[in-house]
Formats: sequence, structure tokens, C-alpha cells
Amino acid sequence: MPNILIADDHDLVRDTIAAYLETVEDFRVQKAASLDEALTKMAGLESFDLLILDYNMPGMNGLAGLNRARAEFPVTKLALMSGVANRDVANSALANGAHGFIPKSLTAVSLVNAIKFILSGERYFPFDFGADDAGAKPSGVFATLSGREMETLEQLCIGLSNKEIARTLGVQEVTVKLHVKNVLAKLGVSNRTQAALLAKEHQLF
Amino acid sequence: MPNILIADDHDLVRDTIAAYLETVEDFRVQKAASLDEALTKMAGLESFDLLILDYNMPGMNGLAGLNRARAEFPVTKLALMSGVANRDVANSALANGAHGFIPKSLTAVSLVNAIKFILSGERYFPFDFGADDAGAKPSGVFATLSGREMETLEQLCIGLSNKEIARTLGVQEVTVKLHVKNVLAKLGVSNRTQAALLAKEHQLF
DNA sequence: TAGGCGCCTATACCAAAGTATAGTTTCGCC
DNA sequence: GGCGAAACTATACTTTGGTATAGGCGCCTA
Repeated sequence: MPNILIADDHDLVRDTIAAYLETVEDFRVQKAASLDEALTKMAGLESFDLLILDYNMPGMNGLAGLNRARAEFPVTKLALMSGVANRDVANSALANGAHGFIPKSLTAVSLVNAIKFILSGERYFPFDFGADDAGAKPSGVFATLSGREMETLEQLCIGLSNKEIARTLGVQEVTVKLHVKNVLAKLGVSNRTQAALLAKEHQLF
Repeated sequence: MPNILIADDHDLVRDTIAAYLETVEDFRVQKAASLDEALTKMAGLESFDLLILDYNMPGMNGLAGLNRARAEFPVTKLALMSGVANRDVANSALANGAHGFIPKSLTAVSLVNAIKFILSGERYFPFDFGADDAGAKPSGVFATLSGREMETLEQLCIGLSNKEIARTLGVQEVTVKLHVKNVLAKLGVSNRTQAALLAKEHQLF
């Protein structure tokens, strides 16, 4: 019987998903409320076939937690689950060695299929995921930013003024204005607030 | 048999919770993926005893959706559910006539208890909820915003200019400036970008 | 009914943000 | 050595954002 460990800090979500999986399919499902708790259980006597990690959970720190889990238990299959993450983090997760990405917008039956798929050694990625309009931005746009422009964007995301950014970067205010202008143009937005919001949406800082 | 309608845009969460409730207790559970779908079902032939609304869901717009539901179906009991909302919105929800607030950090069995409690005519509020640390800001600050100021903040969070906000709210630009100024003062920040970031951090919109 | 509050408008002013153009330096690269 | 790209600075300008002050209107409540 496949042994699954699901880690999510939302008790309600975790418990009901676990209960659902156990009743509807022949899975044994264990639970954890944080990354640390999950890794502790993994280190125990039992051996697990699949570890499902919630993207937003104490200890995860974005994909850092995923890498940590993968480093400690390279054999166990690993899936990332999230209700908010976009296609970017899904791609990154797969690129970082995850065996699947499970959006919470999935149907319950699709979840079961996805799990079976992963357990059989495949990599699962919901193909129609992220084709939304809201996060319409090509998302590759951030790659076109130069080093200084990226630093400027980072300061923008704290809500600093041009003058303050100039001070922390050690340049003149005019220079910052130039960088900001370029950032806005490259990101296709019309003011600094939108730039900051966009960067935050894409989990950049 | 109590008839429950649960509305959440995350299929996985909604389906598993519904399945859990139906197996573990003698509930009949219907599902909807958005506020509109929920209201349509409510308007149908069936009568419901309890409507559970996810706070983050198409059509909700914060507490506006809750008020809409309450206005259209004043008899049905109403609970707000959320995985991210803080004590502020929970309080506001109760103040706005909700019969309960269900954080997704709840245990599955607690959920059942909460539902029974609400169905029996009580108001449910998880007392130990909201003692978080992360959102360093007093977080009660948002409660001090007036209606218009809240609407203004919402537009700010899309990165609109004062002129654009004025157009969508149907007022003069000067008025918007006033609201923005008040928002900044009440939130204790120094510009619109910081205000937007802060609101986003607190998952307000 | 007088005061307070939320909301709206108005005028006016100054600071900050954003645009445009032009020029210098540095550095890696063919 | 010549070329292009990135970074920085400068001057000059327009638009937007934020502050200050003052007044009108509707609503609620002491």
C-alpha cells in the first residue's frame, strides 16, 4: 500500500485531503503541519513513497524548503502543492527536482490521478495551469532587467522613494529615475506601484 | 438532514471538505466555485441551512460579497471561511452579520463542531485565533479606515493613479487625493506604494 | 438643535515621479 | 583598436502625488 506524507499548515485542508485519499483509494496517509515536522517523520522508521509539501508553510521559504527535503531524502518522490503559486514557481519546482506540482484548484479526482501518476514514476504538471489572464505578463520579462535595474526594483518593492533608493545604492537620484523608467518600460507597467505589485506577485523578493 | 452549501474556488479544498462532511456526519453538502454560482444555487428550489463562503473567491471583494449574500438571503445562516485572513476580517465578518468564521487552520473535527454550533443558532468564533506575529503592524489599523478610504485602498492595490481612481469611484481627483492622504496617515506609511504593499501583505484584496 | 463625522469639492502650493535628450566612463568582446 | 552595452551624470521639462486649509452637505446622536 503506497505510504504518503502530506504536509500543510492548514489543519482543515490537510485533514480532509488525507481523509479523502484514504477512503477513496488504497493509500496510507500521514500528516504533518510544517516542513520540520515532515522531515522528522521522514527520518523515522517508516518509509514513504510520496511527500506532498505545501508551498506556503512554516519552514518552506519558497523553494528552499523543497531543496532541503530533496537533499535529505533524494529517493522519496516529492510534490509541491499550492493554492496561490503561479506557473513560475511550478516550473521552478519541477526544475528543482520536484516530481509534481499540485494546484489546489485541482479536482479531487484529478488529485488522485496525479498522485497515482507520480507514484508510477512520472512527472505531473497540470498542463492548463497558469493560462490565466490576471498574471498575463510573459513572466520572462524579469530576465530582461539588468543588474542595477533589478536592484532598483528590489528597493521599489519596499516602497522607497527615488531619493532613498539613490542613497542606499550610492548613486544620484537622476540615475535612479532612469533605472525606474527602464524597469517600468521593460515590465510594461505605468508606475512604480504596479512594478512593485507585479514583482511581489511573482514572488521575486 | 441539514443542507449545506460550500463555496470555494479551490476545487481540491472544496471537494475534500464536502466529502469529509458527508461521510463523517449526517449532512447534505452542495458545492459552488464562486459567489455567483453559490447565489444562483441558493435561489433555486432547494433550501439551505448554512452557506459557507471562502473569503478569497471570485466575486467576494472582501466583505462586499458577504453582505450581498446576506442581503439576498437573510434567513440562511452564513459562515466565512479563509486560510489567510486575520482577526480583523474575522471580526468585521461577525460585525457584518456572519454567523461564524472558519479559519482553514481549524482541525477537521473542530470544523464539524463549529458547523453544528452554528446550525444550532449560535455564533462561532475561534477564540485563540489571530494572535499571529508575522504582520508586525498592529493590523487593527485597517479597521480604522472608512468605507471610501477602504475602496480607495483597493484601487491603490491595482496600481491605479489618482485620476483613474477618481474615474472608477465617480468622484473628483482632489477627493481621491484626500482619501489617499488619510489612508497613508492611518496606515502609518509614507507613500501609496507602501500602502498597497502593506494591504497585500495582509491579504486584504 | 447643535455638534460630530463621513463624504465631497475647491484653490493653491511644493515635492516627487516620470520623460526626453545628450554626454562620459568602463568593460568585455570580435 | 573599434564596437556595443551597461552604468552613471547632467539639464530641462511635464505630470502626478501629497499637504494644507476651508467650506458645503447629509446623517446620526447626545
